[in-house]
Amino acid sequence: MHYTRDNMAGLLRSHDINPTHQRIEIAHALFSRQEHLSADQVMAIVNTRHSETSKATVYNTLKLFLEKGLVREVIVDPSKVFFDPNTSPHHHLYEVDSGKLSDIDAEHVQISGLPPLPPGMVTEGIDLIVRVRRKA
Amino acid sequence: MHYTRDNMAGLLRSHDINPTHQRIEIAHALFSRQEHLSADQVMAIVNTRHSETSKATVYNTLKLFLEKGLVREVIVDPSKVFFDPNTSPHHHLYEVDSGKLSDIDAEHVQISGLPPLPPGMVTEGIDLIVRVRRKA
DNA sequence: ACGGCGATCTGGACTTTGTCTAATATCCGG
DNA sequence: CCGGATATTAGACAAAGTCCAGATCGCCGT
Ligand SMILES: [Mn+2]
Ligand SMILES: [Mn+2]
Ligand SMILES: [Zn+2]
Ligand SMILES: [Zn+2]
Repeated sequence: MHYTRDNMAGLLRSHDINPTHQRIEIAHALFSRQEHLSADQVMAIVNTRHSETSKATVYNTLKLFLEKGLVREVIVDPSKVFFDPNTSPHHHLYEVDSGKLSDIDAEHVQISGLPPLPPGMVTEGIDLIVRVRRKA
Repeated sequence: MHYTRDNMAGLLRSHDINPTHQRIEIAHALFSRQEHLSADQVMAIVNTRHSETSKATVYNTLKLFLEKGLVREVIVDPSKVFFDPNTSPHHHLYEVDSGKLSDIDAEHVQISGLPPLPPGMVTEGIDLIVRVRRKA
């Protein structure tokens, strides 16, 4: 499957998001690359040729995508949030030195023995992050 | 075991940290409470009576504690880092609404099926965060 | 006690990430 | 084409964290 700008409108609509020029560009940045991007990186990508999209719109749009379940947030670096076009359940491998973030398929990973949740609470998600660094 | 200011000097020394007035106060804030605190919270606690410790020192000291393995960092909220006096392997439960962060003993939790690490890499840590919220 | 000196602490400027607002522009149904 | 709702924008603002040059501290030898 190939993510073109043309598919983006449909993808957005299917998530109840009104497709606009800026939203299509931002979705395209994330989905065509299938990478974890920070708001800053999205901004840079979208504005490579000539300035097209403001900072406010980049942040507004990413938050909207998040609310609508189109992307997921990955909190792994204290200095910035990553946005993840992969919303299927999966985990992350974080290379501390380089800042590289990659996916770990959840299919074969088993987590067991977690204690019961506090009453009246529901799980919103389980984040598993394997932090690695270059061997000394 | 009770953490008094008097114990702190020994604890610091045992981690190769020169105990100073400010470092003792900051360590005491964390260890006497046994809670996850942000830099801001540490600052507030240490300066309750009268201003004693500067922002720069709070940040420098927490970073020093981190390097020396006296505390651990928990990255769970995009807007601030928490410092954790509990350095034994354990996981975290994060209540998204309230921001409350609590420990999950690692003893009974089993994680299996993780893929092999990329060559030349070693695991620095595995962070498991259970994100929960109040039932609708 | 005194002077010296490395280690530590400090105020405040600065940077980065993210939020907010009020004005403008765009879109769309009638 | 009009009018209202929706979306975008510049730029001011806020919060967390970093940095630096100068002041201070605590200890040692005299
Ligand atoms: Mn364009
Ligand atoms: Mn004091
Ligand atoms: Zn991912
Ligand atoms: Zn903890």
